Amino acid sequence: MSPSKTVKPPKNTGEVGKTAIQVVERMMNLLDALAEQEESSSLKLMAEQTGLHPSTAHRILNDMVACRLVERGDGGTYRLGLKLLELGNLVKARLSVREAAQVPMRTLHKLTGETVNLSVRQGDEIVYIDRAYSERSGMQVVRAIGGRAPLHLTSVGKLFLASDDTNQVRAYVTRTGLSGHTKNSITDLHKLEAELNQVRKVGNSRDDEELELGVSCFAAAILDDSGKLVAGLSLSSPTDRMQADWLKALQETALQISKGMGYKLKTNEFNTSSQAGK
Amino acid sequence: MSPSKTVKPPKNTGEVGKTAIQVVERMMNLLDALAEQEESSSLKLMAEQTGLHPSTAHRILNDMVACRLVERGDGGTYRLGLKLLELGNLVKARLSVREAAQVPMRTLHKLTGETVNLSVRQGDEIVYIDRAYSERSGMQVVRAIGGRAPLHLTSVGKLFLASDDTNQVRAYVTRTGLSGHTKNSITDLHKLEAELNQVRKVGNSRDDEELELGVSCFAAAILDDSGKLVAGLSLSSPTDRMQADWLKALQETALQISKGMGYKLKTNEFNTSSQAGK
DNA sequence: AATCCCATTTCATAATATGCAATCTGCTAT
DNA sequence: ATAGCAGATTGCATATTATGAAATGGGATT
Repeated sequence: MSPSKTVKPPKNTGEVGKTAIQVVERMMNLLDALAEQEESSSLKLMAEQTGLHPSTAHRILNDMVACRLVERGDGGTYRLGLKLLELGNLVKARLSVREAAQVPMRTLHKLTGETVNLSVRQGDEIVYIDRAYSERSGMQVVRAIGGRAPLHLTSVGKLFLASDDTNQVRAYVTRTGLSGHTKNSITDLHKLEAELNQVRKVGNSRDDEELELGVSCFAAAILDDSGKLVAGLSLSSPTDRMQADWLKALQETALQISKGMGYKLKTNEFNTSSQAGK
Repeated sequence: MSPSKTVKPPKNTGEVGKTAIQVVERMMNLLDALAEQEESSSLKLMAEQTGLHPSTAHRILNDMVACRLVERGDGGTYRLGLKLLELGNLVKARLSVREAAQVPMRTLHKLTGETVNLSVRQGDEIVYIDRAYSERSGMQVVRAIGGRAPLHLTSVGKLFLASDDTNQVRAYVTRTGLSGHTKNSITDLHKLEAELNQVRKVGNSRDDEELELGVSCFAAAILDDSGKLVAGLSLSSPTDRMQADWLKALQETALQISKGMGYKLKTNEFNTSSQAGK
């Protein structure tokens, strides 16, 4: 196709990584575009959002419909398909921490009234895999399941960083550049190392409006039978509602979940020799 | 590429529909293969299962990793990725019936001790979108969320068929051929029409070991504010444990959910003029 | 240390997905 | 009712893209 006519804008939202196969990337861009839409959207809109030729978008979407990744709504519109629910549930079932955490998380939520999050590390980010919160009532800190955040800006992320050794932490800093989100964010290696030492000492961590202004978090580690850090439990709340004595309850809940994972308490500290998914 | 060398076996598991774009179909076959694996599996295994050249499988999988549809486990193995959890959750959030049904379903489950399923129609099948059941204890009838079954072999499916008119039902029979699963399955148009008339009369339906031997179900309709049939609530149990008086509780629960969806009861019958997704 | 097995990368090639343009479909306005 | 329009769909020639074979690299196991 003549590259002379119109130069296509890359239109890469940054959501998907660089792929070798063009179609895979285009598919994902379509899925992401659908994910952003509240309602189901038309072909024209999809083509615009992704920068694809309508014809191309149509063919790819149609194929995804055949695979049930996408389904058609009224008036020939597209929306995410039930196959995603199916596959998502398989992923969910794999996360054994989730099961062990379910009930204790709910209990902790009832005690505090604030949102309780369960997250794991993936590369240089933490991923929220489950939560306990109330549908009703006023202000709530809610993170999307599957959502991500940088390690150094979150309470759970700090737990994972604290389980790395000095070299690994420095490598993380080099890779990511420690970008900040708020004025409280830690963007300096020395400050981060001091913070991590503190975390190692007390066995828990906090986020003092470092990811989002007005939101504070506590976090405690969840360890498996081999003492490896597998997940973090965090309590998120508007700063002015946060109560210091919740920390104790949080730690007890995390310990309870760890026990449910087969963890036998010998030492109060968590093992520092866990290699995170590279 | 010379089509003379070796004739590639189609290796289509029948899971994915015919697609115009080769890569999309191959991607889905890989995802399905991963979904079937209990553990995360190696490249070699994936290539074998899908009939793809290892090189090709590698490239596609790698791209899916970049998009987080797939992730890498220990030893360079592949498994379903957390992006699926994220997208699956978006789909889940869209199903407003689910929210309205959550609490009532759990209550009904506690009363009966048996599995309660929530399902919707999609084409010629019903899809399970949520459930309430106990983790513990003996025999349980459990269907996978996102799993499907033919309309005429399930209690909820019969509700949906009963909301179609005679012509639509006949078209369904022509399309699907009314294949049976057990000796109790209804595979005859006249029997089906008689059954559907009965359903329309009493306002609920049952499955008498028609999908799976030893398993019986009751179902009741969930209607939205416009009186349209949007979902079905079913109670599944081993036949010898099934109790007739649960039907009343099931119907009350379904009505309660319908009210939660904005349904105002005027007539006890459900609207027969709903067009199902074509 | 040597071998084996599998994952990964390279590269020429042919099959594949693409964009254009034409057709079709459903809806609005006259 | 009918014309007109906007968007969805399909056919087709073409260039681009994904492909498989083979070579390379990496990690275990003997």
